[in-house]
Amino acid sequence: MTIENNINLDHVDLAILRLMQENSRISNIHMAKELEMAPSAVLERVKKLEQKNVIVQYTTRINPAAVDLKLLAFISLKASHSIGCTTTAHELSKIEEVQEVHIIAGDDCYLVKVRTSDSASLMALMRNSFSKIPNILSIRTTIVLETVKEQQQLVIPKK
Amino acid sequence: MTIENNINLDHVDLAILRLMQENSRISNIHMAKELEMAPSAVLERVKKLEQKNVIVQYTTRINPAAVDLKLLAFISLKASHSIGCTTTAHELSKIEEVQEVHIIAGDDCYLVKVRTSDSASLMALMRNSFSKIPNILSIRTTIVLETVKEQQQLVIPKK
DNA sequence: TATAAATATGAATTATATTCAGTATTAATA
DNA sequence: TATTAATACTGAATATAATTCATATTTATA
Repeated sequence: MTIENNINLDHVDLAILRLMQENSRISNIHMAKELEMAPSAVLERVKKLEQKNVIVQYTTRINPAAVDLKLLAFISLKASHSIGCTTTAHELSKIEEVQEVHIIAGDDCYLVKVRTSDSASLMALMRNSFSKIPNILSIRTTIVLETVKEQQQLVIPKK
Repeated sequence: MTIENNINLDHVDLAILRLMQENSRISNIHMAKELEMAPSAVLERVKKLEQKNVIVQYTTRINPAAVDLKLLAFISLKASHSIGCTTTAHELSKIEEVQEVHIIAGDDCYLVKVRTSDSASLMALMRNSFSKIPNILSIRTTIVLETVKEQQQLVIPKK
C-alpha cells in the first residue's frame, strides 16, 4: 500500500495531478475539457491514481488563525538510543498538536512541527506531553514569527 | 483578504471543516446527513467559509515518491540584515522546490522546507539557487531520513 | 416584545459523476 | 510482421449530486 512499485505516470497523469493539487474539487468535465478527452476517461485515470496510492488524500487547507492556531513552532529533539528510533517517533506522533514528525540525520534525532494557539499553550504542551516521553535528552524550540510561503503542494515534474 | 476579523465559527462550522479537511470531495448530501440538516444549508455555510477565507484551498495530497520527490530537507539560513528580512524571504519563496519559508526567532533567520528527487539535485539546487541570494551568511541543511507523521491538517478545536 | 437579520428547509432545476457497450490504441508475443 | 491481448478512450444513458429559490424558522437587537 505504502510502497510504490511499477508506477509509470505519463504526462496526462501529471497534468491531472497538477489540476487536482490546485483544486481537488475541480469537476471531471472541466478537467476533460482542459485535457481534451472524455470525462469518463479522466475519471478512470483518477480512480487509478487513487488505487495506486499516488493520490493520498483530498483535503482542505484551513486558515490556522481562523481556528485559533496562530503559533507555529519547530522542535528539534535529541534522544538516547536506548529505545528504537521509531518508537520515540511514534510517541511524538500521538500528540495531537504535532503536525509532522521527521527522523533526521545529524546530531538531533527528530524534527517536529507543532501548532498551538499561543506560547502559553505551547509551554503547556511541552510540560504535559513532550516531557512525558522517556529517553529524551534535549529539546530545542524554534518559534516561527512569520510564514512567507506555505505550499503544501509538490512541484509536479514536467515530464 | 488575509486577515480575519469578526470570525465566529460555531460547532457546525467546525464540524464541516473537520469533514472537509478529512475529505474535500465529500458530497454535500453526505455532510448534510452527518450534520442532520439540509444540503442547501450546508452548502451555504461552506460558501461562507470560503468567502471568509477560513477555507483557503481544496487540494490533493500526492505521494512524493510517485512523482520522484523522495528527498525532504530543512534548511536553516542566517542572513545579514542589510536588506529587509521579508525581501530575502521572498527570494527564497521564488525557488520552485521550496515548499515552505518561515521567518524564525533566534540566531538563524529563516527555516525552509525543500523537496527534491535526491541529494544530487539538492546539491545542484544549493549551488544554483540558494547561493545566488545575496547577504546570506550561513546555510545549515538537515536531511530527513524518514517521515513518521505528515498531517497537513489542523486539529480543529472542539468548541 | 416587535422587528430585522441570519440561517434553515424542501422542492425544482441544473450540472456532474458514473456506468457501460463499443471502438481505438498500444503493447506483447509468436 | 502478423496476431493477440491488454489497456485506454469515446459517447450515450443513467444515477447522483449541486445549486437555486421561495418560504419558514430561528436568533439577535432595539
